[in-house]
Amino acid sequence: MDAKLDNAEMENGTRPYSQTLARLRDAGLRPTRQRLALGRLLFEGGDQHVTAERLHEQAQGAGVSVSLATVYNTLHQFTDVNLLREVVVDSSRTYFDTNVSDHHHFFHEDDGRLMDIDGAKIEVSGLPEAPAGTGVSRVDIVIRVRSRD
Amino acid sequence: MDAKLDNAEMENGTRPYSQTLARLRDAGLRPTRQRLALGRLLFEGGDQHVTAERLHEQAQGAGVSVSLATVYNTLHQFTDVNLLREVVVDSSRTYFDTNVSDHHHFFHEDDGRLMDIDGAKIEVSGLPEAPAGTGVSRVDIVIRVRSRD
DNA sequence: CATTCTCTTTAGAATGATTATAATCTGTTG
DNA sequence: CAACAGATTATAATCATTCTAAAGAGAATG
Repeated sequence: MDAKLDNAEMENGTRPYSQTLARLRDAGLRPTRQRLALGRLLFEGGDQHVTAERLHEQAQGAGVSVSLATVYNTLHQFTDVNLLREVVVDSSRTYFDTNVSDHHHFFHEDDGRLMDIDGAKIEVSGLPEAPAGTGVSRVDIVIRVRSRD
Repeated sequence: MDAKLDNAEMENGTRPYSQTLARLRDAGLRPTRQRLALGRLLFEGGDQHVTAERLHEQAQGAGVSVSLATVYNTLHQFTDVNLLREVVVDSSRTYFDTNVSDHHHFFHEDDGRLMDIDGAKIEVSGLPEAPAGTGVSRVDIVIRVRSRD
């Protein structure tokens, strides 16, 4: 056994729960079976953009039994503690983004797919001041594209 | 009577229907009583951001009887012919903007109000190319603000 | 490790915006 | 002014999301 192995991997034979577990702990969220399962699906699969419905399906597909209500609750709680970010691009669905760093999006209007655009590479100039008495909570740039056939 | 008066104002005693009438004609939309009334409310009151519900109320308030279904239909038809623009900032409501020129928005997260930002004054650099096979249909910038108490 | 307390989960009902349906009405054209 | 295509409307239907209140499960304690 290599000493470099994660603690989590040494404790039992399962995959690294620890990363997600630690995130939940740090965020002050009680690591329940459901939150761990959803967290693993979300955070251990690279950056992704999910809807509640899709995450629910993913969970079912992975053999995890979680109610849709819990999926909604969890997505919102994760968003509240900054583990997820809500992306508003379509008035009929809410997307949640596992990438919470500064970035923007391409939105494919034909199929609803989202792609990240690194925020560090973008520069916006000429923005007016926020209205008196208000502070900017976020600047969102959405580039809507459609396939040209 | 001044020769500079609008044709519309000379034809009868009513307010300038003509402007809205012309817009409908140009767009190829049959100028029905309902579309004229909604068009007047929308286009003759300066730039505004409305929801279907609000426009419906405005119509009632103005003594115009229009069903909510027609308000929805009309808003979408107007959007299709570029008399309106849909603004996606809130996943629970759809806003329609009477300003269809190049511009962006402040979105007040506390009360849902929108304010236009002239697009000519803004410069965005560093945007990556649109994904292969796609063309950009629009770039939307939303600055989310909240009042700081 | 049993108790207890609080936080979670959940099935199912409720909500609310939006869309579909199908009958009725109204511009427009000949 | 007849007749048809397009428009309006009341109403039902959808669909994502939220609410409810009841049952379940972590965590701290003795």
